[in-house]
Order: sequence, then structure tokens, then C-alpha cells
Amino acid sequence: MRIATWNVNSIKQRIDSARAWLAERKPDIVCLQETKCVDDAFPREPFESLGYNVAVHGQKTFNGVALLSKFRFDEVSNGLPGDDKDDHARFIEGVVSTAHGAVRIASIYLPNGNPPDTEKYSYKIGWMKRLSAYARERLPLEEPLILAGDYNVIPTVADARNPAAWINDALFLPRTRDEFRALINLGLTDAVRASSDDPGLYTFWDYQAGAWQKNNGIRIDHLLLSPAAADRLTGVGIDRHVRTWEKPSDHVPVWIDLEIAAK
DNA sequence: ATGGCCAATATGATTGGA
Repeated sequence: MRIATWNVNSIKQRIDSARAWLAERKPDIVCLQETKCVDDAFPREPFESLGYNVAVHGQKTFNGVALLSKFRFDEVSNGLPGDDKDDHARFIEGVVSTAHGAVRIASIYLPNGNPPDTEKYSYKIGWMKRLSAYARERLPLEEPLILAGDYNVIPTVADARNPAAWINDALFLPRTRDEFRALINLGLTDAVRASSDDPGLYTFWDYQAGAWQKNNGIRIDHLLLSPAAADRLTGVGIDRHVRTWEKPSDHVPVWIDLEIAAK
């Protein structure tokens, strides 16, 4: 089973490149972020025609998450628990059945949090605490659980080309990295770091200032795995080449292979 | 990480992104 995450920065602007990438990488399940459209406007047909089931949780203009799955969804639920007043579309969870039982996948679009001296940052930290509470609730189920998405967190200095430039940024502040570590320390595995300590494994390059050309990137798109998922991890990849395509997203897809067969 | 971008909105300017 191959599972991927990709912040597409508008699904409507990325239909052609998403279809080309799906045909090439052939993921079974894809977690999408920043779809930027309401549910009724999501272009389902271009993905259903490739054999994917589509589950969406969108809103007007901003945010928006979705799941594409070759497996039928047994359950889908929208929204991260823990705050009824939070109306941002940033979390969707699906469950599929496999030969190894239920596999639970969440597509996550964690708040950016800038500027850090505002309520945007407290919203980010609160959201991270809610995500940890969610993981604490799910981990005892001992299922393969994959929390994949745009975390807006640079975990360590090895995850930025120019870490000094990020010192005061919401993506890299000590408090942000502490919360990310707290999540990991519940017993989750960062799939990319389970396979490599290399610097330069970036997933995002800003559109501005020639960031791509200078390889001024950061690693902020992550797949975090429960022990039952990590035990079956056989491969990881970052599809960097997608950043060279026409009309690219500023993020590229990241994927994992799990030794989990269809039912 | 800003000189340089991109997307959504009834838009020709503003907001959000990271």
C-alpha cells in the first residue's frame, strides 16, 4: 500500500499535474491539502475516472483537505476534535479495510501561525495540542495510523537550507518544535527520518526570490506513523521533480510504502 | 523570508500563504 501527501495549493489549478503525478506514482491513498474550494466545487470526476474514491472537507477560498483512495472508505470524518468553534477545514480522517485490518489515515493542514505575536500563533499551538490529544486517543487502538500532511513545522536545523532565516518564524520557533516533538514522543515515527538523516530533503520552496533555483527549501510535509504502521514501512520518497513541472504547487508530494495488502 | 510569486475574490486591490 502506497500512501502520499501533497499540498496542492488549489486543486482546481492542479488537476492536470495531479493526474499526471497519480499516473506516474500510482499511490493507493493520497492526502491533499489547500484544496481551496467548497465541497460542491471539488473536481471529483478527474480523480474518480482514475479509480479513486474521493472524500472532501473544504471551505470557500482558503484551507481545504481531501482524501483520494483506491480502497473504499469504511468511515470518513471531518474536523479535528477538541474545539467546536474552529471552522477551518484542516482535517479529514478516513478508514479503509485491508488484509491486515483497518488502516486509519488523516489528511492534516496544520495552521501556519505567522505572525507569532498574534492569535494566529496561539491558534497554531492550540491546534497542535488538539492533534496530540487526538493521537493519544487513537494510538491505543494499535491500528496502522498515518497522520500525513502539511504540518507547517520545520522539525530541526537539518530540515532547512537556511535555518538562521527561520529563527523567528512560526514554523521554526522553539515552542513549535517542542509541540511537534511532543507529538512524535507519543510513539509516532517521522517516515522520512526513519529512512535518512540527510539534510536537503525539502518538500517546499517559496515561489518568491528564486527559492527553487537556489534550493532554498524546507521540510514541512510529514507522514507520522503509529507503531503498527512503522513496523510495515518499506519505502519513502519525495517527488522533487514535480516542482519543475508547468504551474507547480510550492509543495511537492511525499510518499511511503507499507507492506499492507488489499483485503 | 523577500527584489523577485501565486491563488481566490466579482478583482483591477486585498488577503493569505510560508
